[in-house]
Amino acid sequence: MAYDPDAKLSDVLAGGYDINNRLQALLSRPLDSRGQEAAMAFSQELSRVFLVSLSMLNGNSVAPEVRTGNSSGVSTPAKDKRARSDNGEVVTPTKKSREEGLIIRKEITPSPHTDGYQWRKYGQKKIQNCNFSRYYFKCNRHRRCEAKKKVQQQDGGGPPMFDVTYVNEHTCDELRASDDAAASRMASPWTTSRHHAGAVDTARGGDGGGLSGLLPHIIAGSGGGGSAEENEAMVSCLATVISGSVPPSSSGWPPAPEASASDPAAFVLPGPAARSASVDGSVAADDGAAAAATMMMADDTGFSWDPWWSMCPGEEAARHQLVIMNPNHHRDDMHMDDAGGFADTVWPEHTCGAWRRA
DNA sequence: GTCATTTGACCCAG
DNA sequence: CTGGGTCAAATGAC
Repeated sequence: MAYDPDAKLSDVLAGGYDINNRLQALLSRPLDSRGQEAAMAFSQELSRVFLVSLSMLNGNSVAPEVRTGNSSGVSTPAKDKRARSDNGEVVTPTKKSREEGLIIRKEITPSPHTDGYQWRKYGQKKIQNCNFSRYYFKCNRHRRCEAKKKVQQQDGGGPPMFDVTYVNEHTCDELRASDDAAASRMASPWTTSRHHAGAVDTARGGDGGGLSGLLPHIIAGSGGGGSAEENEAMVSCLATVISGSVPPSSSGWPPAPEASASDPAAFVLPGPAARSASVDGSVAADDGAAAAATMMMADDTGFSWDPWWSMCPGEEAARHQLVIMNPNHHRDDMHMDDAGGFADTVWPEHTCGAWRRA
């Protein structure tokens, strides 16, 4: 869906209203897989409408760039290697960036995790004049893939938005293809190597599977990102926002508590299991005053929940997204935000399995 | 034992 | 010298 830069805000919102109506019609009946994909496409269009509207309200005539096109989340880097600014403008790479790697693009997104790739966090640093730490990630789909991204939560009120900077192109697909070819030469076709099993497994989250091929037929310009489970969760979430009610939790997914938070580090890898902390209270119990440093919301679980995801009660209830601000953990250099705490996050399990740290 | 995350330290450009 | 980016040992979960 292309937006005319001269369009009025009312036109954009009217378009969003129309999309919402179509989505409601879609959600009024049981969804098969195609219906879910269509609903996902609608939800993404709604996200775009929101971002465009916000941009227009802020006086920008150019819509912020959001995830579009292919399901990988990276906008055809091979065709256009110029980096773009937060508003989609072309960015001239700095000398350092030219030497260290090519900035593929920058974007602003409310969901820095859903770009279709699997990322391993390798650094976190407090940035001057920013309320939030910057997070550094490397692609985890292949140990030799050089793609990286930086995630920086924007200051200011309202729903958290994240500046995401992608550096270097993904080579994981090629690397995995070549590795698979090598593996197939080594093993009989009747054996399933761990590597291959991992590749199959991650393909769901890797590029959304067949979704990328289907979506263009649903809405031109819309793309699917993330796994089918993520898509379903987003549809559920969106339905909740639209209807103002909590959808039934019997959708069958996700099956287990897992992570997320406004902390972008907690967004990276959707998966079945939590890692570093649990919802049994072990982390929260470490600091009774944990929530004091940041605006949090409490629910009947006894935990404080990030307000951004409180917009999405259905998904929140299902996924048990958790962030705990702990002001007792102090560092001089890194990992402290200005609120006086840092986020202890629950991290989901990596699903790839086949590829470990570089 | 393995592996992902955390985090103190280091490197380097400006 | 400062700040951003990265490395790698330590840590903890599984």
